[in-house]
Amino acid sequence: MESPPPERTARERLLDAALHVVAQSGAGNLTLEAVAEGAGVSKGGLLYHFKTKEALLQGLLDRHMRQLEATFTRELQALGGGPNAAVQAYIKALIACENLGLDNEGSLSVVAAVANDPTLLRDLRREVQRSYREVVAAHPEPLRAMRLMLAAEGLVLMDIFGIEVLDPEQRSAFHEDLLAEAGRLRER
Amino acid sequence: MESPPPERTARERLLDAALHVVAQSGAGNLTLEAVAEGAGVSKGGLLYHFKTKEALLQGLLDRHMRQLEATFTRELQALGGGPNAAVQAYIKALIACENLGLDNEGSLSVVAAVANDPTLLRDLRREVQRSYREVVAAHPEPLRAMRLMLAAEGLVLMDIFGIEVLDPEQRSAFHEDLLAEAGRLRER
DNA sequence: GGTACTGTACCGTCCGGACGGTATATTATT
DNA sequence: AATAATATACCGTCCGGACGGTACAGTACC
Repeated sequence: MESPPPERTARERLLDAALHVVAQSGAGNLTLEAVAEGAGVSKGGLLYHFKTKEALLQGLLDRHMRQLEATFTRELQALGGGPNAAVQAYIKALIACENLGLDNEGSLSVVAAVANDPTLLRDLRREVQRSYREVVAAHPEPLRAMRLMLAAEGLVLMDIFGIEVLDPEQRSAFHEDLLAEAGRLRER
Repeated sequence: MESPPPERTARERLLDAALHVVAQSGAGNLTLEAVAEGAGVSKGGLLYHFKTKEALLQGLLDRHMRQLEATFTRELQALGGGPNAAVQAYIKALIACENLGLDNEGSLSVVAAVANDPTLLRDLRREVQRSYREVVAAHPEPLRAMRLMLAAEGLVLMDIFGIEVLDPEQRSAFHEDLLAEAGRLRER
């Protein structure tokens, strides 16, 4: 009796709107009113879904972490496992997360959080460190593997700051190169 | 009656204090009062040096850019020039900038700016893009060179978010590795 | 006495969040 | 089946506090 996929939940729309505001006005100017308006909801409506501003930011981070995690495991499974596959999956997850929305949806959450309350990042920190340890420490060429992962990370983060060191074609070439290089690492 | 070098100017102390606040409370909670107090100065004193908050942020960015630029040219000169030397100098500049103060002085400026008013980054963007183009586009192995530079950048930016994927010894090993790798690139 | 700088007192605005109200949907009771 | 009770989703208003910025009265050295 309802079209399940086309109908985004208000909660989801609010998170999108929040990221939009951050991208447009800066993470420090993230206000509840702006978010509410962007989602076509009143301020009271917003506060129904997220009791406090902190809860909104936490929601942003949670969604980001879930997406990252999901993409990673999906890609890893698709690649069949192995040390190099893990590196590739991690890179793919980063890239995918970045291209989800118009304005670099994923990692903007991190900026929003760090701007308003750095302590919110505790969970994310733990998670990311765990990922790195799992992927890198188990790899026979840890330094080279980490180099590739950090390069992908660097590109994403530069994007967040609007610093485009590569135009679109160069970007995808670079991505391909990263993935190919990850495939060429010594596996044992 | 004054020791010339140990006496930092009030202006300088204010910029330091601003970064300290950002590191501690998040870029969004950067207030003039907090900065003034951190620098041991009254609010009026701060506003004498920086007419507006935007001016303060601009000051932060300017100093960061100057430091980056200075370290880069210094290192480049020390290394004697050449495509690989440029890559190495860039990486060294990034690392040096990061280790200037206790809390990752350099790149925190960027976060502070992007949080309060993203348009402030225009100059920085131009500068960074120019650097990349100069260093990378002129290099016979552009993709690999960029990979190394972005890896360094990624590590720095992760640090800003407090995500430490490497403990101190591993870090310096990683830095050494990056620089060594940059030295091994094909030069023509 | 001028220049460089400090300290205080204050104003207008904006924001987070609390609160009470409303309308619809779901469930329970009889 | 009708009614009552409860839950869900949202709206509009208001307030206290914080923040950026202004004004001005110093102070200290040259």
